[in-house]
Amino acid sequence: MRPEIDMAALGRIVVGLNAVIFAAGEAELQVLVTESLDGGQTALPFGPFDPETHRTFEIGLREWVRDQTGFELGYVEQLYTFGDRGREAPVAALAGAEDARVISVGYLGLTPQARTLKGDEARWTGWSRFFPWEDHRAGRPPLLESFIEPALRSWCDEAGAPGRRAARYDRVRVCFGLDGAVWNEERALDRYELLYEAGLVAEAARDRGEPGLSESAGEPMASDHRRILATALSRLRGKIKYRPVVFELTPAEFTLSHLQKLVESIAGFPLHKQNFRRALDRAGFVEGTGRMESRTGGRPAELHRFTRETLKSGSALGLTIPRLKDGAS
Amino acid sequence: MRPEIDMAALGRIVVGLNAVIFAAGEAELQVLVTESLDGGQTALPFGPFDPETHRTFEIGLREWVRDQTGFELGYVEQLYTFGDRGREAPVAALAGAEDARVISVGYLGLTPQARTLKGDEARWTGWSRFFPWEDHRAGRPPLLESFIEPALRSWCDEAGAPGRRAARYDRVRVCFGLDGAVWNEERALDRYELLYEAGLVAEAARDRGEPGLSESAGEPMASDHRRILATALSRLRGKIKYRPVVFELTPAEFTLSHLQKLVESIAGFPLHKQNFRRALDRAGFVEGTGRMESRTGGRPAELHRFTRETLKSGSALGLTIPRLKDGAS
DNA sequence: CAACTAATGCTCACTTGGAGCAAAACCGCT
DNA sequence: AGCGGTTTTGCTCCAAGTGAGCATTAGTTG
Repeated sequence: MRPEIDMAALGRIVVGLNAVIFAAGEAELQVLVTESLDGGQTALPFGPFDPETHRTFEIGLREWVRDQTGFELGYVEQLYTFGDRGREAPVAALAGAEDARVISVGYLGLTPQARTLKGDEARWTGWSRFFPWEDHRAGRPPLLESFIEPALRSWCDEAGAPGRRAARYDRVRVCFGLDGAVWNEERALDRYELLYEAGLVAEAARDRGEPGLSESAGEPMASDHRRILATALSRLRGKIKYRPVVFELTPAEFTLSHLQKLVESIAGFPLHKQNFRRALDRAGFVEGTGRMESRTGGRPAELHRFTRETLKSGSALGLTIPRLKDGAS
Repeated sequence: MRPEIDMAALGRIVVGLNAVIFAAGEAELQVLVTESLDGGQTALPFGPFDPETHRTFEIGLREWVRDQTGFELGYVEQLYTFGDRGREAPVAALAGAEDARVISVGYLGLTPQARTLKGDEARWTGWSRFFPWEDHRAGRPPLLESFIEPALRSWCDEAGAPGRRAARYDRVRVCFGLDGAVWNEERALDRYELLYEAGLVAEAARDRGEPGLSESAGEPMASDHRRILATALSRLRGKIKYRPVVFELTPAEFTLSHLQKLVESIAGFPLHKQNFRRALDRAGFVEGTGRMESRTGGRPAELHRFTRETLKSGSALGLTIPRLKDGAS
């Protein structure tokens, strides 16, 4: 169990930090994107991690985000570390380190408004361009029925053995809520990976060195950035259900409708207004300031603010653990 | 936004893989531990990641676990990447790379039984030795009242400004379920980090180069391994609530009581037997094989098996998102 | 001032989650 | 064979939580 480590013999490694930074936009959640290093492709902001100067990843991340964009990050959370071979080419080449393996630590960052940016390369954009099949706010996206579902079904049929075909179909079914299964918005990452595997996103052909697809789902991104973005979206969608992170995205004061629109743009489906309010009430997350906001049409809404205090206990669901109050079994 | 990257100028980085491998034991969930490289301390299994030979982290992980222990890992999930400065010393020194920064990618691995191991350095042990305050199966551990709580309260008082004191107390309160707050088993990591900050675990004094504490909570581990283990425990506790990962730990067939004991040993508190079964029923996770197991005392129990099929939708709790069935708002 | 649009308030039926009672089935003993 | 002791199973109750929809209120717009 005690490995003989000869670290000096190990290949060279470069660590980068990738940030998925979300901000609340008008009608949709915005994500900060830039151009890829070799130009041409949309990419996530990327910064090198320098072990000499950065004591922790998070410090390094906050620093270059500040440098590059001119604003301070609020909530930050580590997402995942991506280390598959093959993801490094452009970065490594540009850095004159073709032999290095580039691994990158993905981070999720949240910030209240889509602030104006210092440079001109980075810009805010809605996430749904990259995942049009994830936005069910106006009903099931037609893209699913017109392209994705039939393509996935024939991908299932392409599998050789009947066993493999059934396995593929099963994944497709639970991921995309087909044939009675329910659409689970948190499976955004699974869905992207499935589409990649089935060759329905442009990155799949690109990574295999094949010619571009005649039709593909959503706008592609550089390297595996769309996968990182999908990871962030999945994480955020899950997280809002058991941590009050939405309030990292809201301005100090907001109407309940604003809040609801924001949650809807994250979750990707419409909510029941009254019940949404009732739930907020019960959880005690918000309190009304007396002030009102007169909007376009209709009755004015009261402005609310997040109340940090009553952050109640929290438990969760799934396997459903019927907890006992006291020590007896 | 396009950083000028001079990768060649960056400091040297070494990547390691740390595994928290859990297995179902008799009465308690077991974790695989070994001796630290410099001897003397309990440590998590560690293996170097070699970019030359390993295409992905997971492949590398599975490989050295196979090599070192002689068995194949089942379920594997990436936990977190630890990169704080200061965690590297022993490993780097041993590898003749004192100048290198060691970051390590932590993984959670699950395997059905605590199998016998090839070497003799690694061994299985119950997790609660390292986190005695986390095991509430027989009621609230006395250690909390006798040592941890009073020590934490005086740590709160030590804070200078009243504001800081209140902030500390608030963290202590929600983490440890004091004064009306509820104990949330998923906060195992928060609790460990709080204890570290408050200087109540041996690692805290060690890392600061101070003399050992007269009293400390739980057995220490090498480097930041106990933090990694806490991360794994938290993750697992959360995960069993919304993914059927418990079944990665069970043998092919099991009695419902076995399953319950297992879940209890993970969650750290007793469950209500009848309701646990009802929940399993509703979820459709298990099905009875006809066979029975005649146990020590009492009526024989039917053996069950996991049914992969009816993996129902799944949603979650927390902010409570009152989802609408259809497209209308 | 009427028509329209949202924000709010409230009710209802149904599903979950926490607890406890009771019958059933097997073990060891006398 | 009969009798506690023990553990598995089956069910019932009741309080909360969740999904939906109706009705009212308070502004804006033409």
